Amino acid sequence: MDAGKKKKKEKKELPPLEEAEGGVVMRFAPNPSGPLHLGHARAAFLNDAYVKRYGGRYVLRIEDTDPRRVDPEAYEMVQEDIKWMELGVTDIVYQSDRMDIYYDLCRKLIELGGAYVCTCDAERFRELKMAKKACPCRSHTIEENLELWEQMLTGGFAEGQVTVRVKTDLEHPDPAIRDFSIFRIVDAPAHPRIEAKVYPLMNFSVVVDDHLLGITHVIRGKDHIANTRRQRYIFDYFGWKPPVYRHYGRMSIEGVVLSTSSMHRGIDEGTYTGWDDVHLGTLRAIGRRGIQPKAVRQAMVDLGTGDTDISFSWENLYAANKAVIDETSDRFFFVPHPVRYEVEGAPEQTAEVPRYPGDEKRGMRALDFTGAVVLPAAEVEGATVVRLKDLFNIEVKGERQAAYAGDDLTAAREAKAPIIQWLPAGYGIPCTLHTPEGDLEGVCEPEVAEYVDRMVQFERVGFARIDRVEDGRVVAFFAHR
RNA sequence: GCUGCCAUAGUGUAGUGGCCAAUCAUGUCGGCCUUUCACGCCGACGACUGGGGUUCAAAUCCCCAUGGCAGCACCA
Repeated sequence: MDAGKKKKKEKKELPPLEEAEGGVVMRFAPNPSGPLHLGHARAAFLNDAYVKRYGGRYVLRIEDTDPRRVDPEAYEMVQEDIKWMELGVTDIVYQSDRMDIYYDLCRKLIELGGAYVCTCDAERFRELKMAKKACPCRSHTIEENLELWEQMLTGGFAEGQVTVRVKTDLEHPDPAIRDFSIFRIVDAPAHPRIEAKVYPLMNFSVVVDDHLLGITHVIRGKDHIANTRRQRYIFDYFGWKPPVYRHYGRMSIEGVVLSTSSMHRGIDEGTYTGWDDVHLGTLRAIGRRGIQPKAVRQAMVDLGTGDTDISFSWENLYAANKAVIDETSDRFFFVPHPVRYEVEGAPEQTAEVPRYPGDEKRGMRALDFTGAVVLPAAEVEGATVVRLKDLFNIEVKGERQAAYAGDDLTAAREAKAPIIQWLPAGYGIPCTLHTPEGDLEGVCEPEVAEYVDRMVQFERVGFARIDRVEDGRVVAFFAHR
């Protein structure tokens, strides 16, 4: 077999990770509030790339410690999306399974004098914090804190009445660091997986889990820089060694909806057809359009881990995707807005067209010409001579009439006649091509119906994923040109 | 307001004092190939935010300005 020419688009390497030579343990830690989107994919692929590079374990940690932000259906969706991305996940952990661990270690932190139970009003505390002043609760004795903590756990407080704070440095120049919260009470809604009222905040559960799971390196967005500083206090109190962190800059993504709440709302209101609506930036939405996980991975690795804020480039993603799918996508004719033309004077014949130019082994398509064809309206408008690809030249006489104008390809080229796709009249099956700009109605070759869930290239139109066949109509999603 | 981070072509990226009249990818344009406006090949276009300073030498170091971003939640 011909090995085929490997296009040597040398792939870019991520910068090396410090202290990683002996292997790493990294994690991807989504909140199960909805399906994963492009923003998640960056973190997921970046961490995955380093685990693959240095070897080690990759922990999927479901951070479901806020009942308000847990969508029961998201657990399943997240798993599906992880599978789609083909991540090398080795361990799965649900934080909601680890509540007792967090409770125990909170008690320990209190005993170490590293945390106190605060019953101040949130607003009041904020004022004190901004003024670098201690709140009254800060001077509780360890015994008093322990007792208050016990009361928290046994239902002695209602939501909003109490929180546990880490003792940091009230003089810290960054107000974001001063005595942050690590536990709170949530009375409602109920958590879908467990019964609990007292929940750790991420800065606590993350530290505990990163340590207990042996996480060595963390690649996350720069919105966590302040959290990293806060978490350092907890690591220090326990005498634990923090992982190595890297924070990448903000990534803006144009043209799609990413906010879970607006996606939810849009779906409820019928604005979007579902989580895979093409207007959304979810992985399932771009997957439905035929973007391959490998292309997303490549695009994310290309973006790197820089501190600079960047804008996500669909062009670059499409280019990466094209590189992945071009060789495996068979070519077909799709005629948008088909108009029937009678062609006078042309001999009946059969056009043999390769499914993939350059590789005859993939077979030919046979298109029988018997006198009438359908052509894309936009292409014949105003044209005088056009070349029907793989067939012959015609002269457009207007009003659905055309005349045979010879077989000579060279003549067509010299006349600068466009070479267009066509189908025998009555041969094609209906096809709807969904594009971001709207739907394109037309007809395509019947064989396309056998390509459900695969990619094809509609010649001169672009790559598309065949989504399904409904009542004899092919439904396809446009990926890119 | 306070704290911190960042600043290279349309987009992304390489570059940690001389080899940078700045890399690669993508994009756009042109050409070749081709019965696709695809793939492949060739070429062109296109950037160090501004101003000071240090130095024999700065995209690289320092300062200021400007711009962008993040955090200051009992979210993650």
